[in-house]
Amino acid sequence: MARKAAYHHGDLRRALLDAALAQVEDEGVAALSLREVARRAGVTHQAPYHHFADRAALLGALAAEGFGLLLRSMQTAQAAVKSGARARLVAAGKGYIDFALAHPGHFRLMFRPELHQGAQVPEGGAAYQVLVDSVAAAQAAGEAPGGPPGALVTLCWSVVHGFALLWLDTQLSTETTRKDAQAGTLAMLDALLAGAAPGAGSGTKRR
Amino acid sequence: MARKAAYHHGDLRRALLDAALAQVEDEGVAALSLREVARRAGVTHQAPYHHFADRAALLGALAAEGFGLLLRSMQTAQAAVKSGARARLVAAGKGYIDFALAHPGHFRLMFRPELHQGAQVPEGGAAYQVLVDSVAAAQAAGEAPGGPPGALVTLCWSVVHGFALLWLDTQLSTETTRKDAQAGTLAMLDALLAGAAPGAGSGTKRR
DNA sequence: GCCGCGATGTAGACGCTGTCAAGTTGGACC
DNA sequence: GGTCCAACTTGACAGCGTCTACATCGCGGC
Repeated sequence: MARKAAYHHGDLRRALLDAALAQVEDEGVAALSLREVARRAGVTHQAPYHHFADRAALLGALAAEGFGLLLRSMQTAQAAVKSGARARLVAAGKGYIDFALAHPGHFRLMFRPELHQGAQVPEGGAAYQVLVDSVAAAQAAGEAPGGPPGALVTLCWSVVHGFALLWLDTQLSTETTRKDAQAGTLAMLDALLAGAAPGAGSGTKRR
Repeated sequence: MARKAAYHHGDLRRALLDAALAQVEDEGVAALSLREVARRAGVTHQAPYHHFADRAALLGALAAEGFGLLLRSMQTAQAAVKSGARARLVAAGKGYIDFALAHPGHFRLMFRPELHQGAQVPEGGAAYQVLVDSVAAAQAAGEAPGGPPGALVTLCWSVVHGFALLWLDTQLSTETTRKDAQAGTLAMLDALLAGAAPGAGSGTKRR
């Protein structure tokens, strides 16, 4: 509920977050300064300190919102899939990568804990839980290999997280288009999970 | 060749790189300032500018050295394995993760291109080539699944890159020890590659 | 042998940053 | 209508990267 603000400015906290996010997305988090954010919001350089303890607190709030968006992106991608348990797992990964590539600055910020000293984010846990549940469901359905679920969760997370950052931070880009690379990687992951699954299970897509 | 320096200071360029690396490792790259580096090296705040055009150039040189170390770590890990082609591929991944977890600040810096504007690094290409060759060898030996080699390369790279960064940047750490998590993830990767391989191939380790 | 000159390092300044301290404004409530 | 406190402003400080100008060291040509 909150119902704060609407004093002088209207909702400065929101305006600051929006301005900061815009700056993070087009200049990168390293180039973000509180004074520039304040300037964009049309207030003095000290006004932000009435809403955020310091720079890290603002970035922490931004990161928290990011995890909410990440969770929704994963859920949206999963909702588009009805078929199998493994397909839903792969779809969650697609949602993860979609978000990361659509909001590079935001995504990178979220995984830079030194910038927002340990801002705890429940949505982060929720997004992780989506992954854990999807892996468990795929294993239960015999559509993914057995073995320790934790290791499989970590591997799937590593694949999508690593792919997103490699695409954003390296010259990987030169090879193909983004959509092709993403689809190719996810199809390979699907095939590996299918191939090593206890049940037979044909790969969902094979060309 | 080279044989520069040894004028006033001895080898200030080397000293600056060492000081910067030390600071990156214990404070993080965000906390690195040229002035502090100069202070550690015992020179004035302007001296570094005779060896590096600006902050980005120093970080670029540091990143370049990092890729050399990464390459060596991968080669060392591979050299310890004689057996199969897939085992050598997994070993390269182990070397990758080993380096990342042993030198977190250095590793993160290497994959933050906005900090060292496009400093081109041949060692980076060489490390990538090790991966490409290992994947090709494993496929040729029938110890890894077929399909487009590019997709498999990207997936393997994503796994180790993603794992390293997740381990460093999230609270993943709470679950198990580093060695266990790393070994578990690599074993799972090995099993997936084995399970989906055209040839039979039993997983190297299964418990 | 010495001398000039470029490579190396110093000194000071500028505008930028994050943050601390103190003053001002204006809506909400009694 | 008066009071209070959150929201915001103003001003200051140290530290940062980088620019310009100056000092010093030692090698190569005469």
